[in-house]
Amino acid sequence: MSNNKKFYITTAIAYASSKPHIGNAYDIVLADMIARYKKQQGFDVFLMTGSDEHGQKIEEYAKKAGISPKEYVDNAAAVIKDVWNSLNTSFDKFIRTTDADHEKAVQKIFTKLYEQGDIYKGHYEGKYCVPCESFFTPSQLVDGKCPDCGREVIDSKEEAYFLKLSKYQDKLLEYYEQNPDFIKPDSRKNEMINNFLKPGLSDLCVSRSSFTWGIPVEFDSKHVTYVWLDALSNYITGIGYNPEGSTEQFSKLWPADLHVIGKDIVRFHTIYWPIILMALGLPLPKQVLGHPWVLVGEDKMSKSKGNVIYADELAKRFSIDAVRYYLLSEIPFTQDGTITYESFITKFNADLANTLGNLVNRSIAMTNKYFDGTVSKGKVFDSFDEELIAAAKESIEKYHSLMDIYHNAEAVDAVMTLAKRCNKYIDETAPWALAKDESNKERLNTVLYNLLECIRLLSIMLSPIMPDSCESIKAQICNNDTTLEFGVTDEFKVGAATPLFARIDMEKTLAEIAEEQAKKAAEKEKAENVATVAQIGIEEFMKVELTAAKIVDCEAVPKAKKLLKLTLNDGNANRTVASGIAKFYTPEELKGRTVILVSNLKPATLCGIESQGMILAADCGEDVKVIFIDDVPAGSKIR
RNA sequence: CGCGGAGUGGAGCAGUUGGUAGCUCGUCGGGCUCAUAACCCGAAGGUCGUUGGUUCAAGUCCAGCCUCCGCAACCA
Repeated sequence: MSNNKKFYITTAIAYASSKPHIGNAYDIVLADMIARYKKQQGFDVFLMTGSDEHGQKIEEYAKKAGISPKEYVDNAAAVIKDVWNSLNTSFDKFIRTTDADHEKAVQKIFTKLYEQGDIYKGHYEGKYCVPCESFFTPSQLVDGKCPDCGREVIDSKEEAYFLKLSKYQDKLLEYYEQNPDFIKPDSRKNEMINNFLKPGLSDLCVSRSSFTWGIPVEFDSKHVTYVWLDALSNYITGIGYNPEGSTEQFSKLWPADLHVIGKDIVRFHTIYWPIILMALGLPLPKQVLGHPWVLVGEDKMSKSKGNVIYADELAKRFSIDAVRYYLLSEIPFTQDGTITYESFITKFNADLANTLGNLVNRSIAMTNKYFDGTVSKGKVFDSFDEELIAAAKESIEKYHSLMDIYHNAEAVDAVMTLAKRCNKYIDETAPWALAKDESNKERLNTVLYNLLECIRLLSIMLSPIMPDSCESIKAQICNNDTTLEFGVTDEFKVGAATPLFARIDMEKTLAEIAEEQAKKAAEKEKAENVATVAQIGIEEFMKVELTAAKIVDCEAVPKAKKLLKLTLNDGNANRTVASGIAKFYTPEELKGRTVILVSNLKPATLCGIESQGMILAADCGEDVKVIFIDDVPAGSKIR
């Protein structure tokens, strides 16, 4: 094959539990952009992504859905792949942790580490509450009793396998020092060192026996491999690693040049993963890039908040490249970025439609209008040209230096600066004025040539970000030369000018989206009412004892953001109830008021307070409203 | 005193080793007509969270404080 230098890049594998939202998709889009850029640089690139398909959660989801875990993940993996494809990502391999060769390799890895003493059999030791089926650490216990139900706990042990992390701690720190670029951005590296390495690592539990949907431990069938050993290994098993003999592909590609991951899993990739590799005697990845999150407005995306934006749906509405462009130009390098429909449309109109699209369109239109589509390398220069060419040079230089360190948003900015400079150049040279006098023909030719040459450069630089649109630009200017240097083209023979990005009508589109969302929400509610919420009989309901209770005292719980400690009089006695309404009410507002108390709820401990019941409140979107019944005497039963 | 991140013109962000505060969107005024009601120019708008300190000089370093956001704990 080629003699080019290889570049092996991976994304985090997506958990196969639900459809990935745009934040999850950022990972693959970013990695795809880097892959395309590296390809352009002449690297032999291999991009791997995939899905993480084991674990208790998936076992539970499958059970709920009434299908086997395998069926469940088959569906989920297909959905993930579809979303990735809908974003035009060019991955070379999609690994699934349920792939037979992955499972086999993980088993061998586990066995190897066990045999050489890096994994040992130990046990989870702790206090166990039998009815709750849960382990607790001594610090979690309340008065020596189960924090959940208040019952007695017993000493118990559960067998488990552990990976010796402490053994490799110093070696890992050394690696950090010798490879200062191992973790990017730097702030995350400091976090790792200060929070985890310096205090000392405790050994990592790498097996579970409480569920079965996982890769069985070869020599001990009661246990399955726990998530990190299984999931992280994908980076090597996916290219053919096996302790008993790896493929040629593996020796060619490993170590990975870059792991692209979200900031939330930096710890696993920069501590656990390197240690696993050291234990296996393999070289460590060259770099880990922990990118920030994409937030919707101010919030983290979550289904329960109902603010999820899906990348594929966005792409369907606005085009793939619009989504890619937004993600790659708007999300900062170190801080979380935000997405809203408003900001999306604004960015699209300003950058893509107005600045870039219109530039291409007007330049080609003029070339057709004044020269029947053909212009040749310029001869008549003036200072405007020099400035333009200097701007092009600067743009290319900045582009490279920024893309090389994955500061893509700033790189895009450097490119768009050139596009703006071109628009200014049109204004400076006023081709329409030149066209009025035949004697300016040579000059006009030069102006248009300069513009088209810059557009050619723009299309090359932007192609890792917007592959399709850049192909379209290249097709319109009928030029495929990828030399990133001004002036290499001798002649342009352009085609017809067709708009690249149609402007979006903000108001109209937002209204459409709002309407669709309302419709969806209504449907969802309907479905939930009918299907999801199980009906209960009157006898079930009558088990719940509701009592009017007066709030005699109320105070905030220190250390807890959401909790208020209420002292309630239920007609007979006072009791303490903790309620998660601190964000919505101040203690003063509540004192003296009467509320509905669930009086026969079994006590629970929250932040060290024993809560003897709960009070009723309504969820009103983001807001919570406690139900007040001030004219009912305390102690009255409610039914 | 659990750990960490952030506070820069109306909004979103840049500000590398300290040396006259920038960019995009928005607003206002002007220009142009090749083009997707696009493009170009100009203007208004910031005591860079707050208080002290180091320095000839601090958004940039140090300390305290305030506010927001993650994680941990927690919505009975």
